[in-house]
Amino acid sequence: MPTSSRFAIAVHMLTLMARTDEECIKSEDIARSVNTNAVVIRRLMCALSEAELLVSQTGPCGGSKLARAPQAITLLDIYRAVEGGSLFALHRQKPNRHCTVGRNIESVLEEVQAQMDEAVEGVLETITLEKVLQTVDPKASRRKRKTYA
Amino acid sequence: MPTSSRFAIAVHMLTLMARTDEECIKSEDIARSVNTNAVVIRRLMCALSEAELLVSQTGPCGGSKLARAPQAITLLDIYRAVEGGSLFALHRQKPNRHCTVGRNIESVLEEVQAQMDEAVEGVLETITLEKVLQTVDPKASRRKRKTYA
DNA sequence: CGATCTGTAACTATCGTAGTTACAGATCGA
DNA sequence: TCGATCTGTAACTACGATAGTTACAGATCG
Repeated sequence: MPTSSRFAIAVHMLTLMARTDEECIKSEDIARSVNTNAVVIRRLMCALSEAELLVSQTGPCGGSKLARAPQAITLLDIYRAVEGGSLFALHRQKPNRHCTVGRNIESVLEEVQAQMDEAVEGVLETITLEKVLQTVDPKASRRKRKTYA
Repeated sequence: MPTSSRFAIAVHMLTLMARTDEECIKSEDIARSVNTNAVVIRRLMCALSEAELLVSQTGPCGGSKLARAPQAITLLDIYRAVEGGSLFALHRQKPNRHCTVGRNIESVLEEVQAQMDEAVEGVLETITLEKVLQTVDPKASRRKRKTYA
């Protein structure tokens, strides 16, 4: 599993958009809240856009907004969009094929990986962006409920 | 979460020891099966020794063996011994405190981390080293059962 | 047409992993 | 007691991933 803060930043970004739906937010503004460079934000915007979690627009009054309601976006959607691989790495060099353990250990570890991934995904798919916003900014969450109702 | 193969190698190491219990295995021999340098193995041996999963001995006829039966060692024990941190990283720079989202997002993400960790640990604690050996080398597993019986 | 955005390339700094050499210290057998 | 054989560990290197930065092309709107 990579040591990246992409997932954390992506959740942060989308939470900002969930708070001010319809209205586009500029990468500069997001960068200020996240406390990083705007290009880092735009790179993640690309990934999140490809996953159809947000839509972007160039030009003046451009920026990004959610592609769908925050109730319909789970943390699993976000995780998959920005964080590729598995939770731990297998051997770098292939183990020794002349050893029984070396020959068979990798497939066992792949099975373990699969079970771990499944467990994590089970957690992430139960948490929606709406729930995150509710915890982070309850007032904005209530305001928004009218919009989508 | 760091992109390390320590967990994979540690499971490999201990599986080798589970196969030939009582008898000590040298770091050189383990390194040959894992296909890496002996020092890498010894570094992990230290961590696994501190976690009381194996015991080492210096000198001729030295090496390492399991500290207890493979039925009594779970993958969670191994994971905790060699893989420190969490499954994803939070923000590097602290988010902007002047923004409501920036101020509150981290505690939400920490809660998510905790839930993910718990889910993964739930999986790992159900898999014993004995079960791994059984899959990797069923013959040795049957042979050993006599020893511990 | 010009201002304002995104999208993206290119470069850099930093860090974690692990591969390597080298050696101190423990231990055993002759 | 000496020498061979292990572990334990320090020190250094190589490599890859992350993300911070500058720069600019291209889209879009007034």
